[in-house]
Amino acid sequence: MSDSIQAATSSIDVALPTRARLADVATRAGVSVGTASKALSGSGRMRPETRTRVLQAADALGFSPNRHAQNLQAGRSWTVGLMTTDGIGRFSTPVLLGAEDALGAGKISVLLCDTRGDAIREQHHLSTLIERRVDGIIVTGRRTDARPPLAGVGSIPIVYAFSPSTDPRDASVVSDDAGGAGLAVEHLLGLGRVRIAHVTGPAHHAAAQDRAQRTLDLLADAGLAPATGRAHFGDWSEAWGRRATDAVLRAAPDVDAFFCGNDQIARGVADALRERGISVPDDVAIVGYDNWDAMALAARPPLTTVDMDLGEIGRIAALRLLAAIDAGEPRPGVETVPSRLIVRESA
Amino acid sequence: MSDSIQAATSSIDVALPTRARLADVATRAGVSVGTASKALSGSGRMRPETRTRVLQAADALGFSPNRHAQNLQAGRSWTVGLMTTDGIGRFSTPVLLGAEDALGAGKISVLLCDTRGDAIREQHHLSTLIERRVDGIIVTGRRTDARPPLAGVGSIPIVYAFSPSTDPRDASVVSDDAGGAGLAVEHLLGLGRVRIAHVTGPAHHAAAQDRAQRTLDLLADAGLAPATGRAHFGDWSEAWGRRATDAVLRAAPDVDAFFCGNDQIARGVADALRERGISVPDDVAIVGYDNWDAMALAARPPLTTVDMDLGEIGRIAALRLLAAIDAGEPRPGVETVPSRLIVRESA
DNA sequence: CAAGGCTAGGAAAACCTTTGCTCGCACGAA
DNA sequence: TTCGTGCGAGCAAAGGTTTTCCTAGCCTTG
Repeated sequence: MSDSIQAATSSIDVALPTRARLADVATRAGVSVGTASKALSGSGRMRPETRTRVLQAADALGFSPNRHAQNLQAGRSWTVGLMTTDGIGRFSTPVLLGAEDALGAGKISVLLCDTRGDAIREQHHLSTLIERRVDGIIVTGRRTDARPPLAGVGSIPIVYAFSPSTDPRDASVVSDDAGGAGLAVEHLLGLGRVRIAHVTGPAHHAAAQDRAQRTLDLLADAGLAPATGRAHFGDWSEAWGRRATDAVLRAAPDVDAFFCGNDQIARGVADALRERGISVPDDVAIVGYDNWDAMALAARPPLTTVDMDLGEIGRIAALRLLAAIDAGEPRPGVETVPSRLIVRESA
Repeated sequence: MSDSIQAATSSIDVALPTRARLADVATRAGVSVGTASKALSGSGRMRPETRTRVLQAADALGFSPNRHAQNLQAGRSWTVGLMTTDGIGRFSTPVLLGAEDALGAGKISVLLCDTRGDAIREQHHLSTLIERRVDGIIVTGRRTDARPPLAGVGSIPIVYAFSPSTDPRDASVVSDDAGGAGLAVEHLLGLGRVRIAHVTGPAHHAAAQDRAQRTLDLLADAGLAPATGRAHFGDWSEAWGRRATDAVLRAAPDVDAFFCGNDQIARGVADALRERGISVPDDVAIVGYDNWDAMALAARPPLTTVDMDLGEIGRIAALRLLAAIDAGEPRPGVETVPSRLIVRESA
């Protein structure tokens, strides 16, 4: 019955009301369904003539295989979940993009899940991903601080990107914050700066903590102390950068460089210095962090800054996930992605 | 054979090597597969006791239905594609989020496709989405300029968000650029400003064009001309805002307000004015556009600006898509989302 | 007491593709 | 001529769920 309708519509070659199935292709090519499948997938052996006949039939019908059927039969979805815990912020976006890029190349599609930092939403998305039988999950967030691992995922491989898991047995890909700070400090030292101030974000942020620690260590290694004797913790804003500049200039009028925890702070510092008639970089050099174009390029002068290469973090996370999917289990451990120093005019 | 393994493992109640199927649940509850399905879905009629027995069995086994099987049988995927043409930019991100939010509420998952503005990549993603039998597609981009419609999607409903389709028979949801400009101009007029300058982006951007047009129209309606006699087109940068400020002050020293095409330009204007000792908003008021937090809040003073409510655009696009999916065909036409004026200190 | 209706639950088809196995045929060698 | 080999192609099962149709049993009503 449905066959006769099928035959009728295809014989008059009209836009099919229903999408062409493999069976339609097979019929048109005069072969069995199994043979058609093998012809299209390139597996199995058959006369070249048969194969081309099937290919032509598929083409003529605009056949596109039903992935649901393929997935059901294969037991996998060729899909990974991308969970972001904070909307899609300034940090997670490049990570997502890098991951999407690497995965797309591998015939894998990306299911986007935004939890908005809400545990309920996270659990909801998680069960959705499980029902959909995703091949794996990439988890990313807004902060470099470690986050509790996803619970109840069974044996689905997971890779944490940017925000590592608190469980060291999980697979995480993170930025080398200490290394990034190292690049900045070495650069300033190489420029001959010796009175270096460090102004950064909240002390309870791992990013601020890690970068400050390495900064102080490296200065100590060079036989120096920070210009004001300590690191200045505040928030990640321009306003804090401006306020901190006042404090630093008061405590250490001979300061000759600022290394800032992000580009917003750095921009605040640059503004404050300019308004006091202090020349950047002649009198005081500035290095920022994040290489956030809208900030770093618009600052006067444009900022020398540290780029965490977030896209690369996403790409590597995706590659590790792909490997884990093939292997069955993720290789545990934290992998660190080096940062790059982008030199512009401020230092 | 596999049955006996199944029975053995479940009888000793050990973590199953394979995920529980509906058949396992049915066995455990002592009912048939069909009944188990009905019990779980809430359809069909049965004794409450039977239903709870099935529910308990499902729970005990940690059963989660195989969506591939469900989708295959239902012929749909409960998935929509989100195509963005420009990475995930500052504009498309809120749109994506809004859409994801609205869709997630409706049990629909989101497949993320980033074309990076590349037609080949777009075509590739498109065929992937078709194979996966997505229920619909939302297309978004970085600019408000219309874009050519997606070709070859068959009967899959599509809604264009933020960047409308050039084909008016498609369904598009866009920001009311003219209305946004209206809010800004009315606000300035209400403040008693009469010498208003308009500084905006490239003349070949629809956003710049639309906003400038409405600005000039409204000023004319009020019996006014723009302070410099014309709109100033440039680029979307702070540097342009600073340069334009010089030009405007030269041509119209009595200017008492700037309406800027985006917050970056507005911030450039604010900086330039402050550096000349001109007080904002006492001497000159400023209104920006976009309500980009990092810019609008960091400017001195914080910017009064127009918020396009991008999340709402995404949400409405998602709702229209949902309606189109249910109805079979999208209701064609362009829908316009009103903007809001965010009043801060600059005007 | 009998007949009809209602309900709980089961059987099986359908959704579409993949893949291992089998069958048949043709050709070559003994 | 017969047997073996190999290749081309088809058959059928499997993958897991939903849904329609049916059956069997019970209750109600005449």
